[in-house]
Amino acid sequence: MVTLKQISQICGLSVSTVSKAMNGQPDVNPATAERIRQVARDLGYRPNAAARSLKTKRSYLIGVLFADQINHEYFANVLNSIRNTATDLGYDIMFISDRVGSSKMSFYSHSAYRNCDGVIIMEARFEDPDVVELAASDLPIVVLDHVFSGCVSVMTDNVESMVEIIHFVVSRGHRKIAFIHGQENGFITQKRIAGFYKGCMELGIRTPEEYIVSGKYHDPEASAEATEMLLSLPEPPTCIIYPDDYSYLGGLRIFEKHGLSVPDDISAVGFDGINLSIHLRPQLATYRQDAHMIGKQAVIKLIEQIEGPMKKHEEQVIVKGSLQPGNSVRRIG
Amino acid sequence: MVTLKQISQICGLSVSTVSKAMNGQPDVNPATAERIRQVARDLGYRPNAAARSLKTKRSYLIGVLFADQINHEYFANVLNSIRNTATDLGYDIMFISDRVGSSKMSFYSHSAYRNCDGVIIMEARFEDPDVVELAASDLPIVVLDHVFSGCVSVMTDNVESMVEIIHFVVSRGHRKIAFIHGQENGFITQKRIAGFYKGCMELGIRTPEEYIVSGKYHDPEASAEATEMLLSLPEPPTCIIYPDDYSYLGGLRIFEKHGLSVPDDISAVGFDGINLSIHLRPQLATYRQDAHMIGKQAVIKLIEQIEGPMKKHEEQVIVKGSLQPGNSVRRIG
DNA sequence: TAATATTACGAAAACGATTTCGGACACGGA
DNA sequence: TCCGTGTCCGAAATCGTTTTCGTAATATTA
Repeated sequence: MVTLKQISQICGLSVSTVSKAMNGQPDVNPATAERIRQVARDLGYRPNAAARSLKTKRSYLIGVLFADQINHEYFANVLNSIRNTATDLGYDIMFISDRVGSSKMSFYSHSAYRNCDGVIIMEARFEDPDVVELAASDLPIVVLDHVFSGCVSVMTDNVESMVEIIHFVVSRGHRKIAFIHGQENGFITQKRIAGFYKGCMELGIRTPEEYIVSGKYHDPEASAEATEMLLSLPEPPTCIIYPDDYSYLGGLRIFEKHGLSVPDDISAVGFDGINLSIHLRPQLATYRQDAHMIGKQAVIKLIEQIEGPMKKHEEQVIVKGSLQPGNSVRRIG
Repeated sequence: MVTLKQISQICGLSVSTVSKAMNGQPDVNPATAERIRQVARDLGYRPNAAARSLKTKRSYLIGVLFADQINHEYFANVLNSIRNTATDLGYDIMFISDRVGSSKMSFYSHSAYRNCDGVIIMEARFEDPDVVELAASDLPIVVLDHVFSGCVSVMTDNVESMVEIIHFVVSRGHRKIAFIHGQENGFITQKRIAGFYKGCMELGIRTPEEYIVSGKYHDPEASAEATEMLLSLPEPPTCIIYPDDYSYLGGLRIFEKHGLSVPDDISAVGFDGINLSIHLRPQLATYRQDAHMIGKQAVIKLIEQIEGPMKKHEEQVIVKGSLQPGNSVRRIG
């Protein structure tokens, strides 16, 4: 491993000067600096992150908290965007877990242990005390799909997106619209349910209780069950809105079992706008979340807190998505 | 930040002793050690990874090389397993990129800069000189889905898995079997093509050239094109094997366009065994790669090289998958 | 009892970088 | 000539650990 010391010896200079040259400090003769850098290149020098981090208290590491849904295409896309943006800005990312080996370690401890400059909470059990501790800590934080007081959060406009969906479905002539939503206690679920009601209200649609049923995100099984239930209603809906694109597959299965085809016999809408929705036939109507922008904003807002003048603060960043009409909502009436 | 020094002052002991107590070294009185640990707990002490890594040359950090397919469910599952296993064994994982900020940095340099103890090459352009450099370096490496001389690699048995698929399809009475394969130059593609031929040979099936066409992994568009071509043949196949489950969606689209339904009019097989294949109707016949075991083995084999007596070496670990019959292959004849 | 072994602890160096502060020197203006 | 100013460089401290080696006190053995 090549160190500054070796370079300094070869150049006949002090370590201080070499360090300054490598960091582009002004108080070193340009000619000298160039000579130093040349030697450094020749020797294949690269700084040691640990030493640098130890001294400067900056690791250029962003922690990412990811409970499990890593196989969710939407989250994968966000993660990818986070990674790319972080790299662009000179940061690396690592996963934060709540243990190391067999011993428990809080998320915050873990982040501190690794000297993370900040943490992005992507997907987690937000009521977990460890997550709360992390959010409330002095570490710069950005949360996705949730709001913690004192933290920056980034998400799609979950109310308006649902309103848009309702407007779209109603514009196609539907009046009997059902909504299978994700986990009841979820922050974004609440928003979307609110959006559903708001859309109905704006358009004067009266929706019976039975049309709003509980499902789960990213879980076709749960959607299948809910769909079965909806279809068994004395007056079944003409259109069903699913928690997300992926879980729509569960509904699709039930439609086929009942000999119903989309969109002729039943209409459906998803959420997320993952590629799957495009490759299905008919293409699924959905609300496309801008995963790329969400990931990018998350990193930018985090680094803003790390490097910028305004430290940790509360802010809500809304990233606009877009309705994808697809071909799964029939025009009726 | 609580340091060993602070603890040592409170306990009236030296930093050395405190350090040794925290690390369970034998040359410290058990009672003293317990007292030290108690104080450490009370103060909320946690070691500083940077300082430790600087001194010990061990970071307990595993680098993961991931070019882009992060939204591929199979890779996501492998990554998840890697993460969990690494955490179990006391390691954290971080992504390795080939630049930092705007300046280019080879994968190897990046890994060295971050003091990674080892790197898992999950998905990459294997012919990239930077990837080759990394593989050939002194760093412990585990490669997935590829073989580099001198490195451990972990993968499914791509030959036998295809043979199994052929046997299965033939046992259902098919003789006209087409194979849309992934990128020609790929290592695993070659294996699978070999497996295809081997299976046909064993069963005395003669497959015309036109039945073997080039597609792409995880790309429904490419599969759609290839499917269109196959269906236009004077004598179209009765069963098509796709590069993977996801790209099967492209074929499905073409089937529907032609008014063909699976499996009555045409049979199909995927690869990977991702959840999607289960949620489709009919369920897709596929070969399920054991993503969990592959990720687990990758980490175990890597740590073996890092900590164990046998350093970097060449080895090929084959993880067995399993054929999932699904309902997409019709019984004929 | 004397010699030796063991136990428990500390001093200090080291890991590789950054940063503060001061000094040497050259230069310009008065 | 003298002084102030600016440029360029180095000494040394420091970040938080680990680890080697030495030593004093105690225990064991002959």
